[in-house]
Amino acid sequence: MENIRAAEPAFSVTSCTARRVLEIVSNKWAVLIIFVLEKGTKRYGQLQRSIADISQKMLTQTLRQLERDGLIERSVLPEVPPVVEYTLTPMGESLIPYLRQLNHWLNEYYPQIEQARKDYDAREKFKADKSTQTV
Amino acid sequence: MENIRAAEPAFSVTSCTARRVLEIVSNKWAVLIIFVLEKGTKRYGQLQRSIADISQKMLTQTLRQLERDGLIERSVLPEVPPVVEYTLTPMGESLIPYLRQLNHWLNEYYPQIEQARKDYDAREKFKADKSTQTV
DNA sequence: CCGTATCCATTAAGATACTG
DNA sequence: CAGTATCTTAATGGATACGG
Repeated sequence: MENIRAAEPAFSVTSCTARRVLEIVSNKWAVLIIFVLEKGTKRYGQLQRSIADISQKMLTQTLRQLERDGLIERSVLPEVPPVVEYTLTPMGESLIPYLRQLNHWLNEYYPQIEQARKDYDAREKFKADKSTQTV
Repeated sequence: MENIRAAEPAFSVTSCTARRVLEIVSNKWAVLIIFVLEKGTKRYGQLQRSIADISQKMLTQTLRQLERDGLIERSVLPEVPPVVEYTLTPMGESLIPYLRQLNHWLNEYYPQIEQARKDYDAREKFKADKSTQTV
């Protein structure tokens, strides 16, 4: 009853750690926040202005999540009005090179990807035109 | 009127290429499919079985997307019943090392992340308990 | 200043049934 | 076999109002 997962096909990636890649990285806002915090400790308001189109809700939600995962540290300074600062933990910092490298890849290949998209769309349009042509 | 984006604060990451990281990598299924195709050309059904809990809809949708981006190639063999094969393009293959490295990072730090989560939840629970305690 | 809570619109995803 | 079409449900995100 407990090891149902063992019944999966040998070829499966279900239990594979690949899935873990996504838990953190697949969050759009999380990556952006990490990139901003790379430049140093930031306050809540600074983060909000840095990531222009993030809503308060998503900012708070993502910050909590990153804090929970131990990637950032949240410190409340005993002042009035309150000052809250966010900093990357060593673990958070250690992730940055990998994100940077991914980013490099994307910058390098982005033109090629855009071209591939154009080509694909042109082919699809051509097919669509041909199929309605005979009607 | 056109360069509204120029009015953004200098610190903003809005127009930053960081955002591109996410277009491809933030797709859970896309990454899994790429990892499966790394092992070689696969047919539609093989992919479906490999990624046990993917729905037909998501599989097809993600395959189309990856094909459109030029990361995989789709070839239909002229047979009955139809045989459709998917292969990584050179561009798709070139992405793998970066995904692998991210994966290594995650495997290395996953225990630490889980511990951080436990600690965080324990702290939160403690706070919650204290706040209801006085009632 | 730094949030939380609530409501609402949009989108993503899953289940199911059917086709060339 | 390899999909498409449709329907329903779940998740995401934004706007607004209020609280410590």
